[in-house]
Amino acid sequence: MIDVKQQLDLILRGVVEVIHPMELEAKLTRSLKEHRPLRIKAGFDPTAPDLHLGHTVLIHKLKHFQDLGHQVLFLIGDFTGMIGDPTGVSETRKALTKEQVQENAKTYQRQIFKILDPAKTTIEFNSRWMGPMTADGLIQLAAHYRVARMMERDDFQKRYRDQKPISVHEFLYPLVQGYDSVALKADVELGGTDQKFNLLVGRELQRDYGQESQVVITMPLLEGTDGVKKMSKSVGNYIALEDKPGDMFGKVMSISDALMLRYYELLTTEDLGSVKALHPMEAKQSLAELIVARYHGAEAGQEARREFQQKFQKQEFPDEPDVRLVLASSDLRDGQLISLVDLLARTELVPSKSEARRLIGQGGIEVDGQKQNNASSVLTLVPGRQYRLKIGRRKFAIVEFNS
RNA sequence: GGGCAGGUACCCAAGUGGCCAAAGGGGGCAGACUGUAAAUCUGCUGGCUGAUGUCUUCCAAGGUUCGAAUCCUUGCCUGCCCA
Repeated sequence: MIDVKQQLDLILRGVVEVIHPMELEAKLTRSLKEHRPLRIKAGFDPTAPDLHLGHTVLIHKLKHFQDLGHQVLFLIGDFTGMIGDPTGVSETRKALTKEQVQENAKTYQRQIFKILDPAKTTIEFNSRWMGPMTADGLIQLAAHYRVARMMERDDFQKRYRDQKPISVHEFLYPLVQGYDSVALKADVELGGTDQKFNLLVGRELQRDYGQESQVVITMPLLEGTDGVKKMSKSVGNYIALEDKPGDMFGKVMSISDALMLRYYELLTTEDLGSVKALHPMEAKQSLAELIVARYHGAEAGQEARREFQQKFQKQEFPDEPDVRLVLASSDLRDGQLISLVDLLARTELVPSKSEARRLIGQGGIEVDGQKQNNASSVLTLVPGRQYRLKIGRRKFAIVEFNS
């Protein structure tokens, strides 16, 4: 293990806030002296097994701790999952079955171990201690916190002010999350800046339960592809770790330049100065390749870049379209006719035939490079020939007719 | 328990008997412009239909009416005030 100063160097990189730095230093010093790794906790939802780049900001920080020899506690909040989203306007969440949670946990493992070291990671479920807790225990836990304090939490305050519903059980979320720290004897808990309140509850509860309080470290929230809102699955502005290389690359390419710098800052170790010296598009492609390579391998990164250039810079039809459709004469009228609308519907790249008509009317459809403007046109397909459809800006299909 | 105000399309929100598939904004999609950027401008944004058209939608179920998102009844949900 390396000395405290060097450890702090890495630990503090990119963080927003440490509460409190002195305590962190003390814990590190002691851990070094006693050869006892610190217990680093971070909690994750049992639903949404799609980890995205937003999560990786946190996961990389966990990795830093791991690299310094500490123990990571990857907590899956299967119990808290029944309560609902900790932030934002929440809706009551339906409880998942044990099997579903196990399934999601497996997905997590598959995804996080692209970054974390399995040997230094413990996966925990808070149902382990919350499940057996009796009503007595829960009442005692709830007695540790006051309503006025609870209402200090940003979103509670806001929802209360806006006359939006707040269910009583939502108050349990911060309490249980805090109690998790007690159960795990966490030395440090990591979270996004929006988690600050919940993380601090952990400190107080640990103190009440006679433990040393955890150090709280908050990480910046990564904006989603829209550049405004926090990246999240529900908003749909995310880039998932398991997105296909091509999609991943494309999503990165369509972010704004300002956001690109932010991604460089939070997701890579590249020097920002030299990034800015590049042509923005060049820089963006490098970023996209870097990210694809991280989760799909170097080869996939290069391939995604090549394909992107082919599709969008050279305006060529891609080698691998999104859909390949083979029609037989039984699919066609009189064995050879099909309306353009029907053809588009068959590719399933348009949500409905109405949408297909709209797209045609708006000039969003090309067949073999020819823009189609007539929504009622009927094509005569020649056997054995391939037809190349471009649907909107980024969807491609090849249709073949075998008589 | 009592009183009041609400529940409208992906989200916010107008509409209070026919002109409503439902204003406006956001989001999304497409076109132009580009670096598949961003910003901007334009168009589109329930399904089916070649099309006149037609079917399903305004919390839910009933009812009134030639006709209901709009009126009535009951139920469910949310917020506020009083107890």
